[in-house]
Amino acid sequence: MKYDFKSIEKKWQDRWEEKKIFAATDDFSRPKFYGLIEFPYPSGAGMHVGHIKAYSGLEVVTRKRRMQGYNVLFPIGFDAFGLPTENYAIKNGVHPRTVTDRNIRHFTEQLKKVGFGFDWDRVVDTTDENYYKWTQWIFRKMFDAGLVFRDKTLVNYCPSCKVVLSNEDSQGGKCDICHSEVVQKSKDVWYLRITAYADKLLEGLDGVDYPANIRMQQENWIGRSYGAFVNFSIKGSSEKLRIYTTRCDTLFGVTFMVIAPEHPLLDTLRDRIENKEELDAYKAECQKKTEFERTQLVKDKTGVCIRGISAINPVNGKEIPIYISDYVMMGYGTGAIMAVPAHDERDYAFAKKFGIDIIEVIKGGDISKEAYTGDGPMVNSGFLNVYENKKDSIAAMLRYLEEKGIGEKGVQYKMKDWAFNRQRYWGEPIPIVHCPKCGMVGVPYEELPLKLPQVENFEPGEGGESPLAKIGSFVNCSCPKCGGKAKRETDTMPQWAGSSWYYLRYIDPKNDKCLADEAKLRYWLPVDWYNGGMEHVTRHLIYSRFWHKFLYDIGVVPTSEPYAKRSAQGMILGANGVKMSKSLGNVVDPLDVVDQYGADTLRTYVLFMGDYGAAAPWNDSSVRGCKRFLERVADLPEKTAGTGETKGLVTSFHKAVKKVSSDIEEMKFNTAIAALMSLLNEIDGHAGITKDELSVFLRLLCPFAPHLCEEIWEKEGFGGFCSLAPFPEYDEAKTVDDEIEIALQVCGKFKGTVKVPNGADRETMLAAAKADERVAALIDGKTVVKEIVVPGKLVNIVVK
RNA sequence: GCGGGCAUGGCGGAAUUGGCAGACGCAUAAGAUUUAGGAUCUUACGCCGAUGAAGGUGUGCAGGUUCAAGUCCUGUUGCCCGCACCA
Repeated sequence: MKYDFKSIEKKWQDRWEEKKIFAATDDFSRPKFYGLIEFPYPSGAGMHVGHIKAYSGLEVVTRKRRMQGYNVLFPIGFDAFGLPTENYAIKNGVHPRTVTDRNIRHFTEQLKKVGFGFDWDRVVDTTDENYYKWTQWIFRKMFDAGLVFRDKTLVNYCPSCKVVLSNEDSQGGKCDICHSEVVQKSKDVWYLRITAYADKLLEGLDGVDYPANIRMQQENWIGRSYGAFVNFSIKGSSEKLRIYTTRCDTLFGVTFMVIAPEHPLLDTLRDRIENKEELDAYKAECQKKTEFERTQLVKDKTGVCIRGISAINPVNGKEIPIYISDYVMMGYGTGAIMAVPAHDERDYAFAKKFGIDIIEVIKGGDISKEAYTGDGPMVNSGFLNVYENKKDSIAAMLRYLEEKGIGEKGVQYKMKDWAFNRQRYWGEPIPIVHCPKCGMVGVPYEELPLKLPQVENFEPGEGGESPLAKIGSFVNCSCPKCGGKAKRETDTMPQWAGSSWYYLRYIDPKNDKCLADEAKLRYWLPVDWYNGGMEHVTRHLIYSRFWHKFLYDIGVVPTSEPYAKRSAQGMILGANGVKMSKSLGNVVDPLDVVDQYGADTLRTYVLFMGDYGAAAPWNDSSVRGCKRFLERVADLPEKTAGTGETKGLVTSFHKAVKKVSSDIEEMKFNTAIAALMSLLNEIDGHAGITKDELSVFLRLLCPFAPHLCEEIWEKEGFGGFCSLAPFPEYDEAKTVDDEIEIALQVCGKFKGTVKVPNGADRETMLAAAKADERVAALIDGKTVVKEIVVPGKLVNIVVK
């Protein structure tokens, strides 16, 4: 058959769409499978080959499930709010709505050309009013639950994008959107209290099937630590200096305290401080430093001693100096630490530099050389001296602190509350009203969606306020509570809002009564398998788990976790082995590949190129190799005759069915395709195959190259859609040959192979081995020390 | 610094979990076919063995366990990713 992929692909894409064969039904009696891929941000650049790989994995899994009779939900949508669209709109003088609609159309067209089996009736668009109505609804529920608050603190601010960023969005001190340097700025912003869910987010990981590295990254990001809070008195003052420590057992070794440059103590005790100017200068210097500079100077500690005040060690009454230094962060713990130079590397470096005493309280190291951070018996520690290890002495100290009322057990998290706002136009308006009398009041549920007003100018204000602030008709409103004059909040929600719950909307995308029908949620949840990128592990994946857990707590969703299983695809690199980028000119446009080789070749190639989870470079020649394979498949009907099984190919087929089935489940698509190639090679070595075997072959290949398989399926008159035909099953008994080849070894060295009947016993195998002339020659005249026989595998004869 | 991962031909990568290393594909070479280019087909293809065979050797490096190690253990080097002064 001539492989005219262009007309074949168009024909089947049209038929699938016409017959809606990929539409999920709400027939709750059938077993369901919900496969989810991370919906794209519809950028103007269109699809990237990375999208193809990201979707092809679950595309194959869901196609297999569909053929296995599951009611499959494999939806697609668009995460369309965000800065790139808005910036494009500003630059080109077009409304972001127009840009978004155009981009979504473009993406849709492209996705359809690849032949993905998405359910196109359930498309969601996060910028649609009927969608963001429910994003705002969830926000309102969180507001009611006390999970939304405003706080004036130091925030991550991107001067280029002119927005406040969350911690997750400024990892490594770089803006996640434009990659420029983030600065710290004091600003009054919205937060979602994600830390209230820190324990639940950690514990929920036990009940889900996530790869170990993803789990670990989330655990580290949440960063729970157990320790103690201790209150130090300030000499001659009623003020206390509260610190957090994980090593309260070393309290007797404290020789100084350090507070962050932004610590409030500097203000409250300002009158008593003798060197205000020096401290102010240091503080100003710290604020000038970028995140990058601060991390570069890890070894070289700086700081200033606060003169005029000192602290009292609550366990021994010793007077100790207080320093300010930027190695203590205001954002973690209490922004103040007790320093134990003998047993902490940072404190040690600081003490050495400033000539502070170093008192050993744990035996085991040499503190004249370096800090000892290991375990050991206590010394110089009063009542703790009787304890031999950390565990016991911490427990004893905690008891002491609580008895004396000078401290208590505590937990800390590295994760911070989610700075939830953008001072920009193209996002969900935050449904809050500021009333001079009532304070912050939520927009009533029945008034949702709170629509984005039409504006002429999307430019953010220089002072970092949202363009919405300039729209009087939007800002000025009446208070929903008292009816008096009030002003609307003008910040919008960040990029991650809409994507935090989109998988729920797919379940019931047109519902106008609630975010999704309860019975449907019960049937479809949780998502059975979610595939996406590693870059979302500490962003979207953690945010959406948080929202889901909240919705679970208020009874909206029936499961405590959204995703039962998570996997991640590896990146496709440029042909030169580095990340694809426009500036390097190594970008591959997937639609060019579709044009030149066809969608089936593209789909097969992205899965064949290597381990699905690993990065691999693009290779044009290998793409042609996949095309060649499909061309040979197209010729298969010419070699087909009769029915039943072909002698000599029976086990090959059963083995292939087994291999392809299990490989798909393990996302080992490369070896699944290799198995089909091998099978085809074997078929070509034979005179031909039967129609029954062709049917098996097509159904195995169909999830990978569905257009070609449908075409042959139809031509051969198998009836119906290949995509809906039952996935082949294998007979375990037929996956083994009657006669098997075993390895022969002498003294562990491979000498050759010999054929024995399958299931041959030890004696038969040994006899066969000894009958082999190479083996016979080598053992002749020697003493046999040992004979090892592994059934079905090998015979090893050890001689002396 | 901490945490996780990886290391196999010229290249991408396989290896039933301790049992014939290099499946499958690419590239390359020779031959066939073709007016030519391309396409296709056949054969070869880890390295050493000056050629062929016999043989030897081989999974970053050094040891070890075992009849048998890419796989397990100890040490070591290099690379990648994540977090990073987290008290």
